[in-house]
Amino acid sequence: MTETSTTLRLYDSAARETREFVPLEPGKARVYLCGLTVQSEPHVGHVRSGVNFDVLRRWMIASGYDVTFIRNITDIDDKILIKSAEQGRPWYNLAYLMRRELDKAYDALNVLPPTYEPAATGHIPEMVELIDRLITKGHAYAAEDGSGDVYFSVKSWPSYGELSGQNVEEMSPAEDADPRGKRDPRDFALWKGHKKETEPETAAWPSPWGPGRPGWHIECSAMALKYLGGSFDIHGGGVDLRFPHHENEQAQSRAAGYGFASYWMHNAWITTAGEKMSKSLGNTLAIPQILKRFRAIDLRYYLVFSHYRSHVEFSFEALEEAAAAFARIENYLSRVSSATGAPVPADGVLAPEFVAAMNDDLSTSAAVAAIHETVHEGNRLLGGGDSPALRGNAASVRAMLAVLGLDPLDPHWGAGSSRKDEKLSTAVASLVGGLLEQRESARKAKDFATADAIRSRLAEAGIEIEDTPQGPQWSL
RNA sequence: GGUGGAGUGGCCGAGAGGCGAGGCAACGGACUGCAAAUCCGUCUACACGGGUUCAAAUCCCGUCUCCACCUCCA
Repeated sequence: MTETSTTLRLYDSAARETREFVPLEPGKARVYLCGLTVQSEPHVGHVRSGVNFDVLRRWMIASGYDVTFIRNITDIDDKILIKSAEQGRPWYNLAYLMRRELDKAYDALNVLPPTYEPAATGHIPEMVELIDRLITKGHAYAAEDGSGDVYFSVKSWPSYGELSGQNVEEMSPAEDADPRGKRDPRDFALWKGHKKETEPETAAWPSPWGPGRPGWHIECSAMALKYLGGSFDIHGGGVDLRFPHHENEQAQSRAAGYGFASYWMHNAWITTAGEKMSKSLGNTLAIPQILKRFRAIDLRYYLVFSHYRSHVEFSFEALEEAAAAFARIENYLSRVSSATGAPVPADGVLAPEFVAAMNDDLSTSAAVAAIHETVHEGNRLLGGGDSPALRGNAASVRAMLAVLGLDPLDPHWGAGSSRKDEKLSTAVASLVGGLLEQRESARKAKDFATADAIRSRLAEAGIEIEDTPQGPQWSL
């Protein structure tokens, strides 16, 4: 950190530098995040942006901002139509099912629900209106081939390319691009005319240019403008969206006369075996699959502890390490509550290093390091038994974890357990308790062979024993 | 071809001119009946070759390797 910042500084990928965050309206932050196209099960890569921006949101809330957070759903597009046709189901059914999977994944990872989550298909009139406005202003035109398409005219907007630093003249034109009714191959679709032969009737909406469906880019513009106003603070998404998606969004929104986003933030990729984790790679890293092997809180810790702009090479080994590191923090909190005989309070003070790290473009690695150092200090205090310093330290740890959405005592993480699970844990606790009593008697009688036999039997069942000054503790 | 990013110890992962981030693993010690957990300590790294500087992982030049985007991938 070059300076101890007391205000939030963020890397603005449009300006290509870290800038102090100055909201348009003091005390308020308006954020738009590009959500997903709901066409398949979400994988780790997809939820990374959800988690990264959830951390931004939580930090803004912790810093006193009133945050309006909009994250959209793209529920109509080429791939949804293709996949649903392959599966022999209506496109809206596939989109709905995958949307539910996505909701589950976000919820499992403790991603706060956005202020609102608009879906593209619910905002067709707004998109039509925006396109109409662009045509009136001379920045868009209906295709001349009668296809019913409407295109944005890139040449009509001189600053096209400024967001991504692209020079329009030097861009390589798409080789397989179908120029159809385009005046310039670089023009992009705002409205796609209905293709009667290949697309279902249900995937077409009426418009002044004939039935059709919206282009991808116009969706986000229309929804951002509707819920956040003509000018808002931050627009986020994955790096891949920088061009063309965000470039196009900005061009069409500004061409229509709006200020649009003041800051652009882009999270980096998660790759696996050097390959981009795209939707075409299959679903081995789909969230439901990973959650069969790892706890959601461990996965979230793994996602949070590297910086949002750093490329992450996903591996289960690294995830295991992350889980081990997080266990250290969790163990500390549970040891404190047995030492103090009370739950650790949630209202602790954030360490200054933590605050400085978060303000420095959400340096979560440094923030996590600050938590570990606080835990380390706490473990030392724990040697002296209960004390106000210990309680304060543990409360700090909890408060910092909460900012990252990683407070293990947050009831959210236990919300998935059913009544049956609860009965099961009560039964297990009772059985283990009985065995531990037997083992304690054996230990008192110096019959260590019996004591160790009980311990190894429990270990075989996946239960670990720790002998502490307060008596034996067990965990799964 | 254009644009942007990366290469850090056994591993993960920060930092961005001068005090060894942090974690995981390993090893030694303390504690423990033995463990576990915890504490104390050890392991002094920045792709390569030059250069600037009192001082370079950090700045400059060159080289190598890898990655992303360039019209509908988070």
